[in-house]
Amino acid sequence: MKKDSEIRVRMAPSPTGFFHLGSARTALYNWLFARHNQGKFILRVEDTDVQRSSKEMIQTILDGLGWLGLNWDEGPYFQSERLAIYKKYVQQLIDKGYAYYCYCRPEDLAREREAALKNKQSWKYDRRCLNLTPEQKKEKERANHPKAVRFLVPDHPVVFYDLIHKEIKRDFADIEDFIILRQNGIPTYNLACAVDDYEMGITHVIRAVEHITNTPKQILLYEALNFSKPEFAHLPLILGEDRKKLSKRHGAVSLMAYKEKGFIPEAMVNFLALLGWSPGNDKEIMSIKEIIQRFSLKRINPANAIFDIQKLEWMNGQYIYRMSDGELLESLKPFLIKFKFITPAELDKKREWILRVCGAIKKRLKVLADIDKAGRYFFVEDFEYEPRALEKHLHKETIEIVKEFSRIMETITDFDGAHIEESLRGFVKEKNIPARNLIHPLRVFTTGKEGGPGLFLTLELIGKERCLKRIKKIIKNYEEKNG
RNA sequence: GGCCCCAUCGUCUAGCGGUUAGGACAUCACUCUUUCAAGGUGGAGACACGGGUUCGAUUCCCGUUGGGGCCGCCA
Repeated sequence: MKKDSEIRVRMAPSPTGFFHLGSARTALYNWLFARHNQGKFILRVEDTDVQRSSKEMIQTILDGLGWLGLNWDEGPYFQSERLAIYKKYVQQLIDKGYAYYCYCRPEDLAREREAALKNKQSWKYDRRCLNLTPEQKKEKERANHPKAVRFLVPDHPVVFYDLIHKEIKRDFADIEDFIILRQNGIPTYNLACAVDDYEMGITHVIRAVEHITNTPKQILLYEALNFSKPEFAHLPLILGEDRKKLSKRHGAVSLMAYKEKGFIPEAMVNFLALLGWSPGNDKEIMSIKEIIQRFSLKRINPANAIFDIQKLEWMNGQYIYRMSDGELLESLKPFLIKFKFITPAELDKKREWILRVCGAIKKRLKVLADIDKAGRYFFVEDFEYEPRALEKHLHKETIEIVKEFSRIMETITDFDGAHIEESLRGFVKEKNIPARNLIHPLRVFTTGKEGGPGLFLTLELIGKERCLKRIKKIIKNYEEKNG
């Protein structure tokens, strides 16, 4: 089933919060490592916190991985379904004297801990339950007192080699006898994680540095349980602009929020891959195949990285720009429908036309949702006229010129870019005015904007009737207001 | 308060003892263009500090400072 040399990694998210950029990158690096080494990528949901875990969060994890294309080879396993396995190992630890029952009340300990921290004192469990006399223990048992299980931390330092951070030491005095089994019979993170990583044959534990203080605890469990140890690699964190760990207050909560804004999954993957890792050359836009080929843990930068959305947007724009018109249309469809630019039924009928619109605005989109502002006027009539643009180009003189030219427009039978340009150039030559004096007002009258794709193509795509209607309407409005 | 991790332009990074410290985003010029964008060209912009080691440190070691993380019967 499992080859001895096979690389096996896992993504082990907890469904207590959104699947965000940080989790996504951890997943990506695990996935890249597995794919690079022809290994296995396993999905394991760490839902041992019953109160806070939810179906919704599990769904965001699945959605996020799916959106990024990070397919898994095994799982999803759910820790909540593996309780018997953990209990077996906990019992083993108790039997061998590596763990003991703790009858303390969580509230009492929490109070003590808070008080200590408030006084800037460090606090560690004092093993009071380990030191209970046999009589005291019997009494607790007789009273059916709730009990948790604590791991008895041995008095020798823990040293391990991290693939990114090199050697890491931790003194036993700095590790308290941590709980491995709660009063409710459900194991805690460290126990479940260590047991599962062993049981699932994980060869490389790749996770965020916030777990680096857990690793010595898990190593102690490995040793007590006589498990062979995996390799460890602790990834740097992704920080918000405030240099703090990414969290809800940084706006983009779920990874799926980026999908909704119109980021392309390929761009997201490319960007995330480069946030903390570099291929060693100057290439930034890379296909997933290329990233897999070049990926290595050795080239991960140990320093935390600040998330820069501007670079993500740039990269996304690059991906959009490099798409074919057909690909762009596919990606854009949900947005066109969401913004009510078009009905699903029209999508097919107007396909050729939409493809041309896609080609026209491709260079102008950073995220797909930009179509709302940048391309609205192609699709619907309720677009906005930019005040600045009107101020600049909506005047008596320009109106006269546009009026005159629109009469010529009406006579153009083949209303395409080339013909529009031809008649416009002829018109301005005859009038002896610079082309821009007509081009700019014309654009503003028909699109409400100062910028956009080439005017002649724009007019063609909007179509003769709609162009003339818009021109009439804006002029009428102006004249009503200004006598 | 304790422990741990980290340190090159504003941001992401290359560098693995000798480089005019390279690239990308952002920024600023110029250019192309009917406009905006995209593109092209160029500019400004960094080795946190102090000690060592060395003929020579951005690079190796130590310390300081700064930043981050953890200290839950959360993960």
